[in-house]
Amino acid sequence: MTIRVTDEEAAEIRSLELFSGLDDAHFAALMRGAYVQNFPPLIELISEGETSDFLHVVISGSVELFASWNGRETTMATVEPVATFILAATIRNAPYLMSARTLEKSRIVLVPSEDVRAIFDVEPTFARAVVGELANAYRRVVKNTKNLKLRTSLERLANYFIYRSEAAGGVASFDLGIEKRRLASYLGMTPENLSRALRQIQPYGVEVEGSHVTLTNIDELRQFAKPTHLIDDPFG
Amino acid sequence: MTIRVTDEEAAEIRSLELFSGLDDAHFAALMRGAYVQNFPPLIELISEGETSDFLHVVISGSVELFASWNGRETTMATVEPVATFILAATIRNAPYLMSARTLEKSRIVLVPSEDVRAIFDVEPTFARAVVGELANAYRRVVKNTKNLKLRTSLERLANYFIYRSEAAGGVASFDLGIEKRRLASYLGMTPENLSRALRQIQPYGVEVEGSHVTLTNIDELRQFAKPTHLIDDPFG
DNA sequence: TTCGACGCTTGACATTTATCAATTATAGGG
DNA sequence: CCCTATAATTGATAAATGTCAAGCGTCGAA
Repeated sequence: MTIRVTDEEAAEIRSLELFSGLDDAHFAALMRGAYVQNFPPLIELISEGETSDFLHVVISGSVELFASWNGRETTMATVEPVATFILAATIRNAPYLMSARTLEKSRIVLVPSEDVRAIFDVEPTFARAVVGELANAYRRVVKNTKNLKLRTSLERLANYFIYRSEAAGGVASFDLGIEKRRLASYLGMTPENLSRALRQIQPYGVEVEGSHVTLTNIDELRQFAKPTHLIDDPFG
Repeated sequence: MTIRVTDEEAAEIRSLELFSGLDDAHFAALMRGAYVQNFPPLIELISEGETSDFLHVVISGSVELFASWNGRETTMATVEPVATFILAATIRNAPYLMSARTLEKSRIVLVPSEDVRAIFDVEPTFARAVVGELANAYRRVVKNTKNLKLRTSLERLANYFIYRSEAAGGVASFDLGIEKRRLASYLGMTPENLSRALRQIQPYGVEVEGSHVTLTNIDELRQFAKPTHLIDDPFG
């Protein structure tokens, strides 16, 4: 069941930095070939190793990027609206390095990779926007690597909580918004160890009740976590 | 002691995919502002957190990219001639996420970041080349993350040896060409553990004598390492 | 040639992390 | 509202990895 992109959705997509500089004609051309699809939860949208047919844009819901090897699996990232994923594979016309599945009921726009590459070739503004997007994506992964190699799992967890608190506007209390087993995988640990880490971190003023987190002593937590924008700022 | 870029060096730089599509005038403009410098071993060229003043091109020697946090340090990559590094920071005009130091006597070309950004803004061909380069860099880091999260240190070592063997043309014998402690750090382990891993891996037909490696049973090693181009191919 | 610095290796031990098994909580479908 | 599937937790144990200390080897400078 595939349908066309509505004007409202097109406007949302257009608001992305990636597309905002594109002139009307080219943007319309992109949207003409694109279509929207609603997916139920836990549908695998793409599988690593496949070649890139579509650039994906998450309009609502959320999508998990994950990777597998030798029977093991790990969460690489979660994509929230409104954002694109697998841009690099689309541009390079290379096989996906990650798989993607919906986490909840999600609305996804599929833009044919060919169209993206075609406009990329003739429209310098778009090419520059793609550079910005890729440079950001690259820097985010580098930070992730530093996080994994330089910190213990407890330190990663502490910094994750600080990040979440700041991302929500500096609040002391927030909902996880992600299953703990997926958070564990994202942070590079097992669910069992996340459970134990949640207790180990209590002395630093972290209270977890179900999926709700309250930071009662952010100063102490920061002192332990030692966050730095060279690792923990997803932009910058 | 800084000097201008020789014609020969300019030709080498030009042969990089990143610059090959650039027209003569713009390339000449880039080289006019650039200069070459010879560095002794173990000189820190850039430090993470600094803002990006130059795009660096390694002409000879080799450069280690590394990152630090809280007194710990890890090797992120080594750059061999002829290649650029810190392109993403240059383009984004953002602080370096990694530090860089020469590993041996090295010849480095420094291209002012401003010049790179200026040409990037007016020259679509160059913008597209930058996209290709960044997409590659991004995919390489994603593979590295998969390597770290999905494999044990012994598996990473095994795959590293297979990669090195293939990169040298499918040979069974090669020199490490990197200090073991740096290899250990790159692979995400301590030097002590690398020493032990080198013995653990012997049953799979790996003989290490000093810095020389001989693979006597590549089939068996591959069976253990389970390499895949979705992790181990630095391109593709 | 000798000396000293430093990288590498080894052993003993500590810590971190994973695995396995069992139990408890939780959320969605009938 | 209950039932059931599945997530989360907990304890016991194992495996992987790191730390510390000592000794060995190698290479370059005096």
